[in-house]
Amino acid sequence: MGVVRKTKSVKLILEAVENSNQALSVVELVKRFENNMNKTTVYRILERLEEEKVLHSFTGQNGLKWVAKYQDYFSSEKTHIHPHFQCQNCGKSECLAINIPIPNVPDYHIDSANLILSGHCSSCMS
Amino acid sequence: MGVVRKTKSVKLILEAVENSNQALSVVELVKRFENNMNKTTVYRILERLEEEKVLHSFTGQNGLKWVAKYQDYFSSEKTHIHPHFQCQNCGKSECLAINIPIPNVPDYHIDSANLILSGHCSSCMS
DNA sequence: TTCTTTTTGCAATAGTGTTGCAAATATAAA
DNA sequence: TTTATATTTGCAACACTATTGCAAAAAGAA
Repeated sequence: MGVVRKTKSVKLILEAVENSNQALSVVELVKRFENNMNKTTVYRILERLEEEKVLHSFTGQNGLKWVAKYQDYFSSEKTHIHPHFQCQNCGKSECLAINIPIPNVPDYHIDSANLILSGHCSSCMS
Repeated sequence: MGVVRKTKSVKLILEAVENSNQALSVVELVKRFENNMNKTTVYRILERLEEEKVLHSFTGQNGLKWVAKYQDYFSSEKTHIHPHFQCQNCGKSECLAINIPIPNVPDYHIDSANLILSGHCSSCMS
């Protein structure tokens, strides 16, 4: 249960995720590997790798799915999250290495949080 | 330019938004008014009302669009945002009346932020 | 009422993501 | 190495949200 076999497709995706300091748009990954594997396969591999905590995913500003490699220090505390930044100009997205406390809300039990910051990255600032 | 005419459809949507303390799922609105207007019309009216700052919209945890009435105190400061809460059990969503500072990130210019908190509302806590 | 602009419905379309199933592949066991 | 089993893949079809173009309808100003 939960076994991830090291197929060619898995290796390709793994390589892409691990060699990137940025977050990767799933749409982008599907396009990048359209000659190597079916889009269904991309989605399914990402799903498995997320279960294995090799990567984590989040929903971007526009509602699209992004993934990024799992980094331990990001998740050390369950009371904090790291935000994701999305550049409105070049579209790049990345995990920010800062810890944001999940706000405490009376009468609510918070399980997870997703903070997306949109703006301009250093390369795209005029 | 930017005139919003008070058509029957506009009135219905306005009424729905203003009488609700919760955020409204756009999918939900399309269903609710399927006998009154076309789904295209729902999207277009919401777009206009957002431009007029009658409401604001955000992307929920699942990537779907939600709207809620615009409330002045939510946006008094440009350095802060209010989070949106989404119940994983009953699906309800609402604006939380708390102010979260938008984190300051060196080398990035942040224009907007979207914080979604997921969990269980008071009615759905066991 | 007439004229102009805005709004709407409709049908088609784009795009992301999912499902079922049979065939192919990886891995463990013999 | 071969065999057996469980996992993975491709494919095609589909579900669903959201958008577009255009002609007809409606709103509001003159």
